[in-house]
Amino acid sequence: MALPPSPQDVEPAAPSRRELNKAATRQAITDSALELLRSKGPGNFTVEDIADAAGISRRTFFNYFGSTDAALASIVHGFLDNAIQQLRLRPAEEPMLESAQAALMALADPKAVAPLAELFTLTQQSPLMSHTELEAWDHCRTQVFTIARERLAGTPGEQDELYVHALAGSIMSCGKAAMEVWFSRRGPDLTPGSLAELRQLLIDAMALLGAGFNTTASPSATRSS
Amino acid sequence: MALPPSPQDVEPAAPSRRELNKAATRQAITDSALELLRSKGPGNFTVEDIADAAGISRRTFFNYFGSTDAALASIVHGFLDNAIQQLRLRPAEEPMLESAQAALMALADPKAVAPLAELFTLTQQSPLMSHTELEAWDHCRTQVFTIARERLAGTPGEQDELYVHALAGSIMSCGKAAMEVWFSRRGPDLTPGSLAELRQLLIDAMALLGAGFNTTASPSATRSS
DNA sequence: GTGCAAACTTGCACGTAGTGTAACAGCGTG
DNA sequence: CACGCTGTTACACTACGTGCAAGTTTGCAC
Repeated sequence: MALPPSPQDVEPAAPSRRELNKAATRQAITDSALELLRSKGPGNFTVEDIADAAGISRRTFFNYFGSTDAALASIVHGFLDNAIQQLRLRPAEEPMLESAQAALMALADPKAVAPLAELFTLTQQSPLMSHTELEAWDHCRTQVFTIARERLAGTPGEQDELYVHALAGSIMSCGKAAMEVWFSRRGPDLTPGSLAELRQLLIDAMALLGAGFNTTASPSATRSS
Repeated sequence: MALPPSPQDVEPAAPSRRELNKAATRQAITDSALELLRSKGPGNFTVEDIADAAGISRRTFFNYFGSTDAALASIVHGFLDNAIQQLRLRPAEEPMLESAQAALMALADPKAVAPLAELFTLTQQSPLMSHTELEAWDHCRTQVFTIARERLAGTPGEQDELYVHALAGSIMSCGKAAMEVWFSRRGPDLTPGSLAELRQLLIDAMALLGAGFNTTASPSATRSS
């Protein structure tokens, strides 16, 4: 491997050297994969290319990821895991839609969306969204489902599975819709104005969902930058 | 191939011999794939197995499908294409949610859901939903998006992309949620009572969406079989 | 029917994906 | 330092997916 001692850290909660090495290798893989995506374009490089660029063997790559797609999708996973984390620390009494909106708002900052935005712009011309990317969103959906089920466990109405499944799926769809619209409008633009528009889109998307898509009475803000 | 003249047909709209042969081969592939899924379980058979069972060469298999997954996902594709077809022949003035509900109701009959139900029961224990299956749902989502956009093209409110994207995604999520709940409750049960429950679930799911998931005022029917 | 062109199937070869295995190197601890 | 544990590496092997150059079937005109 190409990673000597490397004395400087940020996380005070991961002391073990092994943990650090693994994290560093993981990062090196995704970095190399993203770099190759930039330089050669989607589908024009192999696992061996990534392994070479990351300074590891082909076999080791597969100890971390199951495919090139998976390595790139880890960016999406990282973003969505972050969102789940934000969602978990919302108060349980808060309505789900508001929690979701708040959690997403917290992620509308450059540091969080930058990798995602670049990945999207680099892969959007190719066959839509890659397999593994869709899987990442679906995985997040199941997590939202779990959170929603925990929250509604003891509520009066005895909410059934349908409610929770449909709610979780719709929240994901609306969040995804907001990001897609934002990407299609702004591309890789990360200026404050652009991010403000993203936040507004997220608010609007959740509002649409909460209103059952009955916009006949609310022709309000849809663009705000 | 294992398909001589084969004099009997059903479709009077596909005259060409080539078309018939291709359709028959395609069907033979999916049949063989499903049969192998039944007998050997997911992931325990190869493309060559399918090709042998279908009486074609491995190379020809790849002329029809890109992977074993894709061959099996064609079942999902078939179902969803059918749904899109139903959706398209709804009046354009009808609200989208009602159209979606009506289109889905039309598919709650044994002949349409049987293959889907079997596929679900055979693959649900393995890693959730396969890549290609998710892709099929996403492909359907883009079609719903297109239909919704066409409908709302000239409406007063000047609906923007966000509305259409979020709506299409939410409709798909709720339809999928209804089917998932149904499968988890009933498994491969295709009795009239079970199908009635599916229909009720679809109605309920669309109602939830139309009400913005505000069920505080409507503790109405969620199970009806 | 005969001949021809287009469409389809097939076998072959090749590069890549992904996995099992066993030897090897780095880390943590006594 | 030496030992056990964890992670890396090389190697071998099966299966995937595709380009290519045959061979075969179908549609069509004569």
